[in-house]
Amino acid sequence: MVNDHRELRLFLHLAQTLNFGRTSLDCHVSPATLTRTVQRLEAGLGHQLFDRGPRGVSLTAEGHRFRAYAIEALGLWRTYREEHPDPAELTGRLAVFATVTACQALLPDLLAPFRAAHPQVRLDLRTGDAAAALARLDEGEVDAAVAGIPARLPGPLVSRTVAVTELVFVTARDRADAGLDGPFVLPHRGLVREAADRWFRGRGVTPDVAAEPDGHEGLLTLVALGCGTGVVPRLVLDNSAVRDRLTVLPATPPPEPFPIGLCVRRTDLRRPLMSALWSLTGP
Amino acid sequence: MVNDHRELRLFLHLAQTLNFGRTSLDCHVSPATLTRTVQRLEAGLGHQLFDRGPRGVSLTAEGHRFRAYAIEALGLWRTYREEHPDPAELTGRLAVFATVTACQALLPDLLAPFRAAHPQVRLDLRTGDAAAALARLDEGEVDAAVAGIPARLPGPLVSRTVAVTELVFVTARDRADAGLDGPFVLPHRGLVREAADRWFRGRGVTPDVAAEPDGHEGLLTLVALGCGTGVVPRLVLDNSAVRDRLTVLPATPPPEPFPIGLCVRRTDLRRPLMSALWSLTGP
DNA sequence: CTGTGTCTTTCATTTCACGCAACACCCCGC
DNA sequence: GCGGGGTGTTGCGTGAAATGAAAGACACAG
Repeated sequence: MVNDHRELRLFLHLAQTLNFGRTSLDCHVSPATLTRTVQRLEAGLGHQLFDRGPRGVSLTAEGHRFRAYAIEALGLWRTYREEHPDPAELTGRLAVFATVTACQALLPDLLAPFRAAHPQVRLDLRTGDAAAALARLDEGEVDAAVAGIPARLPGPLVSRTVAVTELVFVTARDRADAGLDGPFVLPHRGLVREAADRWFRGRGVTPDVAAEPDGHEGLLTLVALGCGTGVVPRLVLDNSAVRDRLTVLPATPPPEPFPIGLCVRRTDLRRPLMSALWSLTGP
Repeated sequence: MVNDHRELRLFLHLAQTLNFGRTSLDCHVSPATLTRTVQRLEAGLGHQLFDRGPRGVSLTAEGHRFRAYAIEALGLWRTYREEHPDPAELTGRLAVFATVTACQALLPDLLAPFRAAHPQVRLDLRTGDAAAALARLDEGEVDAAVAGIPARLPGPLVSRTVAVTELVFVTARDRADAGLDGPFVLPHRGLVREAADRWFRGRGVTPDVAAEPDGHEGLLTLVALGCGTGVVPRLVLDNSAVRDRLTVLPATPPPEPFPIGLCVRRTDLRRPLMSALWSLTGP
């Protein structure tokens, strides 16, 4: 039932973009799947739908006719569904994991459209260490996570960047003259630590690490106490309760920007609720 | 694509018969599949479509509305397909196996509607021993077989009875007074032999077997030569070249009727051509 | 309480769709 | 000519989904 309409949707999107890669990205399917979906359609119909030229893709005559059919069929379906919606699609429960900072700084704006569209959905918000986000997601404890996303995700997860913040060096206001030599307070592990390590390595120095706390918030507390210079995403600094006692140290080159993403299990994108979350938090 | 329409077709058929068993038989799916297809539909829509009472099944209000949608959607699809038929569905090649007798007596009438509907399809007709029919089918040498069908088919095959003939005892006209005691000419193996054996066992006698030829036609020749009393489907007798020299001996109780079926591989029923053959040879 | 006609569930099997990765192809700039 | 980025496609292993056979639940009749 629904499956068939997914094929039609893919076809229609492709008929508009005339670009396999683009449709593949927009519709969250691998290029292979898209190719074979179209091949299945063409085989089932017994007609070529697209001309694949080296200059790109174009609709064949049959493709145009089938497009008309697909639009009509999908419209019929949409009409039916509007009049007889699935009551289950508008309710349910969604568990979202976010770091404390993401909670404060990003979630309100990020989730507002979804919240407005589906007010009956109960949102469970879990917070914790950024490093735990993906594990919680993978284990099925939560349905979505907002956190720094590593370049290589575990297989079954997909993510989309929802914000980019820079990494900044920060120290206690009364130690601002210490510069970038003094002892450092670095996260024990995680993406920020890796970025910091890369930055030091790029300058050919080995930092003097004075402390390695677990979370960004705790890190800032140590920095405010004068334990050393810290590295955090600016977003964390801006939302810190101790930001008045801290100051940013300019660094050249500046550390790499730090992307924060919304991450979900790929298979969940088929669930209507998750699909809605994904598209309503998108661009 | 096509899959979805199969679901709609099943639903519409069931909405008309209001009987799972009947629809299951007519549409060549197991009851389990039908049940779950409907369950899938209902789950996908989020609405009950049928009320299952002990007294039978009835459409719910949602069921009626969905039925209207299904009819419309299927009509849209049929219209599209009529205007843009799959050229591959009308051509191709079909290998049919049949016993000599089935060829002569049944195939013309059986295949006429199919032939009329798909004149471009090339029909390859293979003949041979009835016992070989299922083997040829299973090995993929032929696409369909017309022959006596055992009660238990090999897993991947399905059959439908297309004719029923009685088994008759037959002897040479000039030995008609020999009765049912004389020596017998029985097929060496196969369904007729099994039925004959059961008949003898039911009467508690052990037949005096004078010959065990391989095919029914050869058997009749031996009988005509006076070698003994034979057992054959009446259909074979009626189409025999030597029938003028033979006579039927009444037997009580008469041997069990002998069903002749059209048999195909189950998976082939999805191929449009085979599906057409199946439905056009049906009731 | 067995038999009969329903529809559903359990289970093992097969089939199918998917993503990943490798591939083929083309065009472009040097 | 020859890498390099950008197309779309194919080989392959895996995991989910659909299937049929058979057993099960349930109501009802004799």
